[in-house]
Amino acid sequence: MRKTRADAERTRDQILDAAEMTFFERGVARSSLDDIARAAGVTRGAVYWHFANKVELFLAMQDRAWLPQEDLCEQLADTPERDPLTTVADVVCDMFRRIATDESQKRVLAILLLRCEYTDEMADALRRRKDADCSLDARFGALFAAAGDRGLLHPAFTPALAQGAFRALVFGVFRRWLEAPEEMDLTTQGCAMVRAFIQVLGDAPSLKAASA
Amino acid sequence: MRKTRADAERTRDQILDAAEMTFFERGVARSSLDDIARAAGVTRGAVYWHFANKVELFLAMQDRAWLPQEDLCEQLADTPERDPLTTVADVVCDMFRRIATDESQKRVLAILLLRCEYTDEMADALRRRKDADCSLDARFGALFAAAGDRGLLHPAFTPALAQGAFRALVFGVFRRWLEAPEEMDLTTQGCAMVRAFIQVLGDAPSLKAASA
DNA sequence: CTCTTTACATACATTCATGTATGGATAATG
DNA sequence: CATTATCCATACATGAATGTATGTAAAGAG
Repeated sequence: MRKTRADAERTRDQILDAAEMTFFERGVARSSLDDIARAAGVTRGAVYWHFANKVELFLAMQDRAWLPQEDLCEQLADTPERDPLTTVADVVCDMFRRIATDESQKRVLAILLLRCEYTDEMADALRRRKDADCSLDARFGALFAAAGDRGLLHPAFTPALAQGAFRALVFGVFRRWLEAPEEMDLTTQGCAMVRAFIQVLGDAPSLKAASA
Repeated sequence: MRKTRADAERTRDQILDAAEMTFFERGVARSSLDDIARAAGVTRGAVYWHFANKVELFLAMQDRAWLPQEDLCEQLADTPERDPLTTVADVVCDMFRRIATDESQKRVLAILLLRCEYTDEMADALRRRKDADCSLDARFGALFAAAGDRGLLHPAFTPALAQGAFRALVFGVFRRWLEAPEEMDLTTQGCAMVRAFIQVLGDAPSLKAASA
């Protein structure tokens, strides 16, 4: 039983993996550190050596995964000067595809959205999500505003309304897939919904019949 | 200290009220029965008299409130033979309005969606939600299918796609409001998003330009 | 007016999870 | 090679939550 520091890093990762699985299966609150340690093949001593407590373990697990919001922000950072609406749809569908093929990220997001109660202790975890949401809203806001300026939006939608509805749609689709992956495929049906919505958003009748 | 059976019913309701508040504030998992009893002004003895354990208390709390899905189903049961899309929008917006004005129901739904981890113990609670979802899907499915048959749907959407997107949008809007009620008003902005979406859904260019 | 049942409060036993303290074996360091 | 720091297992102490058992005062039934 000799542990080089590379070994230590590996057990740390094993603990994080075990936390992912255990949180996903039993929920965060009902997962004891002993459950996680056992799943990782170690004892609570190892867990307490690497992490101060369950909350810090949870945060480390969250930090190891990419939040989709951060992912989207990065994608939107270097986007060419194309049609803003198509850009938005492409980026979201691309993210859907990446998440659907990454089991680990899927588990983490399922934990964050379905297996975890956000109380005062979890304030840090929640704040990170909110921050990511906020900066994402800024990027999306700019794109929808650009679409509005160029007259690309259906008159039923102001830019703000379109952004809010789009955000709700994307979240709803994603959450539904997390809840029942067997009933809905994210990359086909999910992307189809997103693209169809973007299409009708840009299908501005005002361009054809100006003031009927 | 004399308790008539009407008094007993009242303390039972007080316990349920206290459970609502406590679950909402601290989350279900972190709420002990002693917390709830204290909040209700009784002891754990009273709680254990009326409810077998925390899960049963939770289920009783859930049963006392109307799930929005059941609410919607009831509304859709006796709807006239109008435009199906407008009917759908009206019913959803009406539900939004009712929930926004009912603090208790808002709390319960926030618990169900944000403050509760669905593990194996909570299978009953989850099943009830799923059942309600299912029968709601059937009703919505019929309406969207009718809209499709009458050529009222934008060609970008099949009936099934429209239904899925609409469901995701409504859920996303609702969830966003629950998470940040101060950033978004359900009855104004939420209804606006729903109505705008329904409007562009029905804005079928195929009727004007048949085969351009 | 008895007697039983209701509707709790109180007290107790037990389990479970946590946090910490300690020990030990090896790796890293000089 | 001696020393120290790392990495983890084991053991212990504590508190919190649960479930149950018991006590009890009043209500309801006859």
